Amino acid sequence: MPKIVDHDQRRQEIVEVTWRFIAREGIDKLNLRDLAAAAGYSNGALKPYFPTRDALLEATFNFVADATNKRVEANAMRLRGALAIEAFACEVLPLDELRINEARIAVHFWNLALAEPELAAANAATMDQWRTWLDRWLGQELGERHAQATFVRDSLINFLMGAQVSSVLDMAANSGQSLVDQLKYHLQMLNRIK
Amino acid sequence: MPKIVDHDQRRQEIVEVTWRFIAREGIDKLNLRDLAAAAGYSNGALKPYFPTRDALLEATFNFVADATNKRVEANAMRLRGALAIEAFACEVLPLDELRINEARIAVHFWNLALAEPELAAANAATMDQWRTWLDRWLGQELGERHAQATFVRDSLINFLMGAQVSSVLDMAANSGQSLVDQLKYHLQMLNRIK
DNA sequence: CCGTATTCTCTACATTCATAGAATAACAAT
DNA sequence: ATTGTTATTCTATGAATGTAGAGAATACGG
Repeated sequence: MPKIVDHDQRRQEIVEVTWRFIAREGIDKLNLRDLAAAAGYSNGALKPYFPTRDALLEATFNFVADATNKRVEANAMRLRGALAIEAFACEVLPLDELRINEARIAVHFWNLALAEPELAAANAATMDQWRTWLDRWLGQELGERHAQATFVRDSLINFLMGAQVSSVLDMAANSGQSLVDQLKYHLQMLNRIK
Repeated sequence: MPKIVDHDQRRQEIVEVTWRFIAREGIDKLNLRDLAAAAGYSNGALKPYFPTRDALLEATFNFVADATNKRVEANAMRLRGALAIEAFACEVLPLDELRINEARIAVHFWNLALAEPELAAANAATMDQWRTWLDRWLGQELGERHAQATFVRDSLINFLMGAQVSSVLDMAANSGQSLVDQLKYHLQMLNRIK
């Protein structure tokens, strides 16, 4: 009997190599030959695991989104109110090398999503998730049905998305410390509208 | 003597066709043949005006940035304080078809800038401009050297950038009205920290 | 040590596309 | 009209790259 490979695990490995590659080089530089080489294989070896380039990209984006979500679930779900919001935002904000790379991938992803409705839908689903979480935590903090809860929620999300972009494009002007300060300002404003 | 073409004007025309093309189809779909056709020319005709595809893209991005800047200068520069900030933000926020298209281009641009330091530098220069403007207006509104002016400024910029992304990727959840409400919330917070 | 199922390598093919450059057309001045 | 210069078209070339698939390599049960 032949060499046996755990296909799911192999797929996982490939996806991890892919996301690192994209974070480092960008999607435009990603071709299947170089990627296979980076994963330690040769030209056609990835095809059995991902039939097309697009399938691989989609899996990679899902992987990154999942990683963020899992961190949120691990660190924010057990908290309430403003503390939960802070923990959530800290998992999303690009404060360390890992999350900066995730932000880079996110920007690439948004660009692709402009042309592919399926990717845009995947993104919209994540945003829905975020809104649901924030609604709960803002409800705990401000009381249910606070008049401004919706604006606060959406502007916080927009702030987080903008931070992903600016931290990656204009790193000098957007240190982690600066982002944390901005987040604190947002949270402080929460107290003022209570 | 031969047919005379105003090269600058021709370049301008080409850039305008290009930005409309990108807004409609996305950068990935943009190839020089189709673009030339859209501009009413045939295959190689654009080369004398823009030697390479990249040169054309760069000119197009500069054109869009200039357009926004000019609107800001026309509408916000004669105002002061919070009113100026509001006018500025309204020129940047994707509130109508034109600005939604500009947001689309911005997302494409950010994606490219991840791989090309020159484009990132161009973006950083615009962000510097924005910061300078906001510093002035925030100074007028909050008084010079207000302790939180920096956070407010940067978080406002991040909000504006995030709004560009979310309005284009998740249009259903980010109507113009919603964005205006979020902006008003930001401005209202300005009053509270005075 | 052999046979077989699976994995992987490697070459090849098809397509897309930017770019070059020769050929042609358009035009103004003489 | 003729001519010379510029503008534009059109075909060709070469590079990059996704994808396919034959065959080699591999690992494992007998």
